[in-house]
Amino acid sequence: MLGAEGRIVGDLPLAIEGEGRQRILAAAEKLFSDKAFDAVSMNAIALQAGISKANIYHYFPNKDALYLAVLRAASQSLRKLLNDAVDAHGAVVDVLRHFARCHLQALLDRPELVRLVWREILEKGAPRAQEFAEQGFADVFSALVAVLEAGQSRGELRVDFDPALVATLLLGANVFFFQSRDILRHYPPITFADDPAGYDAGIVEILLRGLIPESSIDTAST
Amino acid sequence: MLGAEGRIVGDLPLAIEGEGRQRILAAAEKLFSDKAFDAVSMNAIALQAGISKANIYHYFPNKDALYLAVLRAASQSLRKLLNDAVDAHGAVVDVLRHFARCHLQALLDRPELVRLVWREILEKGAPRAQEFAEQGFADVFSALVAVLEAGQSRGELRVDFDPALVATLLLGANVFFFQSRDILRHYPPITFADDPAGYDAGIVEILLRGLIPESSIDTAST
DNA sequence: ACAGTGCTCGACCAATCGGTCAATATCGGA
DNA sequence: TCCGATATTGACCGATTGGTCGAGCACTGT
Repeated sequence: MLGAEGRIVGDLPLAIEGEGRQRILAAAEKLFSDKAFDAVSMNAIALQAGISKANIYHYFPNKDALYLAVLRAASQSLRKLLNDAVDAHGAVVDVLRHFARCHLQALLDRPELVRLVWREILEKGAPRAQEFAEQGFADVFSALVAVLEAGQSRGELRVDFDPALVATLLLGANVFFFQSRDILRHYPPITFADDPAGYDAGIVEILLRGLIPESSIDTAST
Repeated sequence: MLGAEGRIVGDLPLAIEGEGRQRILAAAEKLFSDKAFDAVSMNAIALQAGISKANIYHYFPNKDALYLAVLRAASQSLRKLLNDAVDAHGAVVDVLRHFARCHLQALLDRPELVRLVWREILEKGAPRAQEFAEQGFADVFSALVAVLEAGQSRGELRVDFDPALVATLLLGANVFFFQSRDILRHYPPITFADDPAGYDAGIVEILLRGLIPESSIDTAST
């Protein structure tokens, strides 16, 4: 069945793993993460995988199924990766610092996965599988909300804000940093484009202590 | 030349404006905002515009040029729209509140433009015209940074944070909200998915006053 | 050595792609 | 009314698309 290993297939000495199916999935993941669905041809995938186009159809019934498989795998990997960023040890403020740092690092470590999944969220024309993308979302989100609620009930955080709103703010800061990094980089007054850790440290610090000096609190008009 | 107006061209009674070129641009904008470049065929654009495919090539030399024209127009419209969100009247905190609200509303009012431009930023495979996208970025960014710096020098805001970082945080919060709205909506604990004004009000309030109660400031360990 | 089974491939298919072209329709100015 | 210029079109092009097919290849169990 699928047990054969160690054979030399293409011209690359890579050939270990699940051979065949995995090879195709890897090639497709690479290409689909750079270009959109219609911009990637089955021929290109076959070429990248070092096999024939017809061979792909032995493992996948059609292009959509292959794309779906890639998306499912990427979504699962990303989900696991991001969930590991949350661990509820120590003070809430430290947990937040740790989470922000690890979460952003996870995004930056596997940009292909993030782009792949995120494109699926943004593309309104062909909703292929938002479910995959959304489930990872809910995981991290609820974990983060739980942390914030714990902080509130323990008195470490204010109680007059919506935890879900803060979670959105924090996740958004990281995702936005990830997406806009290239633009931020060559924009002069920005110094943190290549320092994700510093970015998150600053973000969390602002979130915790606020922008207004502690002395004047009720000066704002509305 | 281009002066002819009021004629009935297709089967739709729309026919006013610059006729022809504008008609094509509008059709292309609509389609390109939903689906990616390769997913939109010239045939589909012609169909949407109610003209023949060959006619498009009378106004645009090729598909890339058409896409570029659409992108340029969308980028300029969006740029103008977003710049209007910043006006430096009144106290800094009020300016921030006003900006956040107007900025997000602008995004939500013209989602096609945002998706069009933002996709161009995200797609790493074919950098067609990041310049267009980036210039609008720089505008809003620098304006926002200026506001924050003014607030700092006037003593209305802390001086120990990076204005560019806060600007990123605020813009990121809005963009993230725009992008993830559909997901946020059907996620139970979130109540602000359909209340952008409330979302921004909450965001700004948190940014200004921080998450930590004013009583305890230096309890965090590091 | 044989048969069975999955794996792999080149050749091929209809459909669609972006793009061209020559012919026609429609116009404003003389 | 005629003319030159612009608008608009259907028919057509080669190339590429996703997908199929049948014939070989490589392997395992007997």
